[in-house]
Amino acid sequence: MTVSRVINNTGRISEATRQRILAIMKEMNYVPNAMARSLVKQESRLLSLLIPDLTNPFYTSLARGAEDAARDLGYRLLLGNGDEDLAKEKEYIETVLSARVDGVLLTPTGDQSLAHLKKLAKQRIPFVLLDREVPGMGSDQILGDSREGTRMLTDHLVTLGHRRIAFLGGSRLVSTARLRLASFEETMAAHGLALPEGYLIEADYRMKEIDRQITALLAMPEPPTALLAANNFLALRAIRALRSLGKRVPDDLSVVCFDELEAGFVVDPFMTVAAQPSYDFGVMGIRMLVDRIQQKAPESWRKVVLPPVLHVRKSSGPPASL
Amino acid sequence: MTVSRVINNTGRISEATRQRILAIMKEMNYVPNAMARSLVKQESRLLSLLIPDLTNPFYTSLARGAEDAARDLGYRLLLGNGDEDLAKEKEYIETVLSARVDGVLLTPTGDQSLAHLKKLAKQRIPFVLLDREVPGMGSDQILGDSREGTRMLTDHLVTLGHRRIAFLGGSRLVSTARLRLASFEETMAAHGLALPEGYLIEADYRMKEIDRQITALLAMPEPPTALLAANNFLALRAIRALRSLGKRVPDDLSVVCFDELEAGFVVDPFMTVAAQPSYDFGVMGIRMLVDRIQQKAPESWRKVVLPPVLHVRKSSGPPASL
DNA sequence: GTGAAAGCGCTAACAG
DNA sequence: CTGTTAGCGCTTTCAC
Repeated sequence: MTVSRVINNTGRISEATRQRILAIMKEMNYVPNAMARSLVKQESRLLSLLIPDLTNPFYTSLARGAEDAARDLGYRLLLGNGDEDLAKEKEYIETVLSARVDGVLLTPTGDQSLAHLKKLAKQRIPFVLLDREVPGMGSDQILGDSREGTRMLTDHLVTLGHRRIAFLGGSRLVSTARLRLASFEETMAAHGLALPEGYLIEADYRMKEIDRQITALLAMPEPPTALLAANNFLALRAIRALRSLGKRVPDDLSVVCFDELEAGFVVDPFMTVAAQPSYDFGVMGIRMLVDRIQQKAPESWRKVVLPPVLHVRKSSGPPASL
Repeated sequence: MTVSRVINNTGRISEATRQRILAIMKEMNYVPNAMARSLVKQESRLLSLLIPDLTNPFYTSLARGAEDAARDLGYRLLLGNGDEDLAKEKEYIETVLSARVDGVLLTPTGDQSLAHLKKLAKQRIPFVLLDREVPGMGSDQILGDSREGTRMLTDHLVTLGHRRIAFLGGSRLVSTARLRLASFEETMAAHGLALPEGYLIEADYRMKEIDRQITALLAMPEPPTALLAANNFLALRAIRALRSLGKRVPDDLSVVCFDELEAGFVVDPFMTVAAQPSYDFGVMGIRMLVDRIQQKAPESWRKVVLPPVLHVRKSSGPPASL
């Protein structure tokens, strides 16, 4: 049909027929069928963003960045929520695969996401990894600086006078959790500070054990005066546990963490954090992805590292003994 | 192809060929093309959820409910963020129209969304309205109880001893904002309490004016001792404004609001609220939508009203004069 | 400038 | 039980 030509503004059409077609389209409420078009063009102009937790402000802010960037570049964005659940992630990957999206932006659940990513790679769907790396999988990525952020937080506590600092980490199956733990150990060593047995906690998947772990920590002969949590929700759970044990933050124990918490929708932000530029994660991720799709990217994988910023707030103070 | 039959598990196939096909599929990493299938089946098994603010916990919680319900019913869910922006909403509606989703779940930006909804109706795409009504548009809907919630909050303040209560409302182009204002006026009247000129504030679209409006409120000869905000972010902005004016909450002024705030990711929830069952909004919305799609619903529109729950916390207390 | 023919990957309906 | 034909709504490609 000539109709197609007017819709796509392509080829030569006389203004007369052009107007006539436009009029008829309006009259019959014509809406082009994107699926039929994608089928023949072999491109959908559809991108997919998979985040691991829709309720975590870090990821919603990231999603807004991705959305804005996608719109700017003329792509639509499908949002998906993996829920930190490998099975849901798998399901979602299968969905986007059969939906024939042009590219995928995702924060993988963890190292075990490797299998899912391989599927994407095998179907030649371009993807960009956000925030977390997956060993064994080359790809474009946007990462935070876990080493630097952890160092900032640790230094902050040391500067306040803390010497006994414990670490509450996430699963070792997640790259950021590993890096933050390693950096914490390094930084403590650089300050000549000891890391007693029991100061290094690895939270289990659903954080079920945290209350017990915190209780054990405080029952030590030399309990810590500060706690560094590897992410925002971990810190939150820790503080709840501390409160239920009658401990006050920061009076009895300082708590600091990675990732912003509360700043957007709270009267009075409480937590001292190493904040990451979450919105930019989304924007840059989409740009990198679209570059790759449109083959404007170099052959080799690209990697961008976004630095964190320390926000000192009320959850950290000098140790009680000072 | 016989292939189609094994994929869809339909018709009679010998186990031998069945296995052979499965093997070949695996070998060549076959992934069915959902678009091609939708094209012929005239259904996509795709639902779309449009929320007005991705960063508002009310809507993210709602989205999780919708997601879970959609998965249960065998549908995929595309998330969209309208950003309280009529233009983005329009864009999104066009997108889902051309993507040929089977149904749409949405919280309209406001009364002006009517035009967008009419487009959906004209294309015979079933949709369910969440949280906000749109005058002139019949449809299935899941609503909160704005009257009851406002009454609860007002009664709470009156019981604490407040007599001078101001109201910070949202745009009158949004049904919930209108209802909450009306219910506030009614309830105050029922208590025999006066509503001086200036006690009723309508926040503008982007809340730019709030600081000035709050300043004016406090400069009145008889300033209020309590403030009822029509939603969570409005309350937040108000409290920020109050703080910058050196006022303390609840010591100098009590503040309460509609919608949950902070409870999920904060150490110590502060705000007294009339919380709505946001997750259930999503679940019930999807169920209602799927019923409609599968024509299990009655011809007439259905409407479900979900009651709010009062959570008394720290942002409200007796008036200073007591 | 405009129309006709072919085909994207799939499934419905019918043959064999 | 399995293969064939046709067509979903669109965009090529190539005639006119």
